[in-house]
Amino acid sequence: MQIFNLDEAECTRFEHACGPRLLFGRHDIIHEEGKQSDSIYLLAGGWVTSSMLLPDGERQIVSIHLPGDLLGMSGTVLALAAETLTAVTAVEVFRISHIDLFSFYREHSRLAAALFLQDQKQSVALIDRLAAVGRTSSARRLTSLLLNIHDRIALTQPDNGAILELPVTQVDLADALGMTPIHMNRVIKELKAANLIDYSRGGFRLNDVQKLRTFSLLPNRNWAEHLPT
Amino acid sequence: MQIFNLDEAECTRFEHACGPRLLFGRHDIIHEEGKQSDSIYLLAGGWVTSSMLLPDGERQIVSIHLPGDLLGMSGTVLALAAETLTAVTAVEVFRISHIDLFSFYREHSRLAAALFLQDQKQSVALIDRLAAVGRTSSARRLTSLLLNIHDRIALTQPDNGAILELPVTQVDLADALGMTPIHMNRVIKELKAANLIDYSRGGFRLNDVQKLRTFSLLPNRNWAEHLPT
DNA sequence: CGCTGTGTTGACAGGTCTCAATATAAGTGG
DNA sequence: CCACTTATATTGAGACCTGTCAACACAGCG
Repeated sequence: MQIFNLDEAECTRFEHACGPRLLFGRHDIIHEEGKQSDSIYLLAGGWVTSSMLLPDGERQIVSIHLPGDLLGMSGTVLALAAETLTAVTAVEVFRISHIDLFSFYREHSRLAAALFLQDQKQSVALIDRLAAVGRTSSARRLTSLLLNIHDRIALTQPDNGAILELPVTQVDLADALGMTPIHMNRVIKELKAANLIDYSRGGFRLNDVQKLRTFSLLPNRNWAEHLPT
Repeated sequence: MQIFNLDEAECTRFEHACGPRLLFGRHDIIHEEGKQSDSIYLLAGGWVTSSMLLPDGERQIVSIHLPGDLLGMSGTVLALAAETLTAVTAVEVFRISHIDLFSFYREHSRLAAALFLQDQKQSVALIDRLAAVGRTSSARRLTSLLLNIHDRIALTQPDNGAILELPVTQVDLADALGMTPIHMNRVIKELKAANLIDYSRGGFRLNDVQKLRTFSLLPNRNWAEHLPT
């Protein structure tokens, strides 16, 4: 398995340090907020959401994770986990205990740095979504999220074009973007009417990525080269 | 200077690695989004905002930083900085180049880990604010932010009680919480009328922290012990 | 085949925004 | 120290976006 931009020997070390692969099915809870956590996860396959539940029953989806993402990083500094990790599809993860994570810091500094940088990329996505939710209309919010996921997939599957398979419900999208599922449905209809996207259960089609990106008001993020030695 | 939970020798190493202290005045821009960045900053004194500007002129304040915070971390993975760092008061920072940051990974692993954990704490605050902005009313949003800042100050000044000196404008608060300054003003008035807070230019008074916390819908975050091992 | 989750649509209510005006405080230059 | 300018705060009226409530259609699944 290729992990970030590490060389083969480092990947081997990494896999050696990880616990066995864990498998989950759709709707399985990988970890629940409010409970103690002693490990993080590297998502190897499938889709996972991380979400927060509020006392009034509202749910905020914090991130929609794809393979390569690190899960549960906030647990490294919290007594009780802040996020619930839910498998959206069949899922495969590597579990990495906090102990191992910090042993990387002592013994495999490039590995530790690679994990830090991956986590930092996820923070950028969080910043962008905060800006989208805080300062843009519902239609722009959806556009931002679709583009973000599209861009992340494109990093590993550049030929994927404008088809965007998204195994999440409209309720999930609404919970990620701070609106009601009813309004989410109307926004999809509106963007469809403007011929900017197509939608069908489980996926979108982005009809004009450039136009969508301008509309979204958020920039395309270019990652810097990694691991300045 | 005490840095995180490092011992004295580590702090000395750290200060040795840093460039000289930099000073800024109110409204000075420490770093601007869209430009290249080759360093992060440790905020040693004063208040700093990190913000994103959207093409339509809207501004999202991503974080309001207090001493001890790391600034510009997203720049470690980006070709162009995503956030503008603005001094809200007179400010003192330590500049740490990305090169030095990664040399910590190779040579001072505990230092690298400490920086990672501090950054992770700031991510938790971001997650909480996303939940607040996405899923709670404007009055609850303001309450969450005030409590977050209150709690962070209380870590170093436990005797501070309910007085909250906040050298930011209502415009800033509105930009941090995804609303208009006009509505921000109304929310303050509303919470004041409910006798939950007092307000005067430059500061709040939290009249009943417990009641405010329940009202905010967000939990109080307890940090885990650091640096396992 | 019924059940449950998901998607879709309509009418209406409500929170927040926009526009406009004024008040107050802070900053600047004489 | 005062007069002027600018930034910040405050208030009102109306519009608009999004939420709420209700009903129904459709799909997947046991």
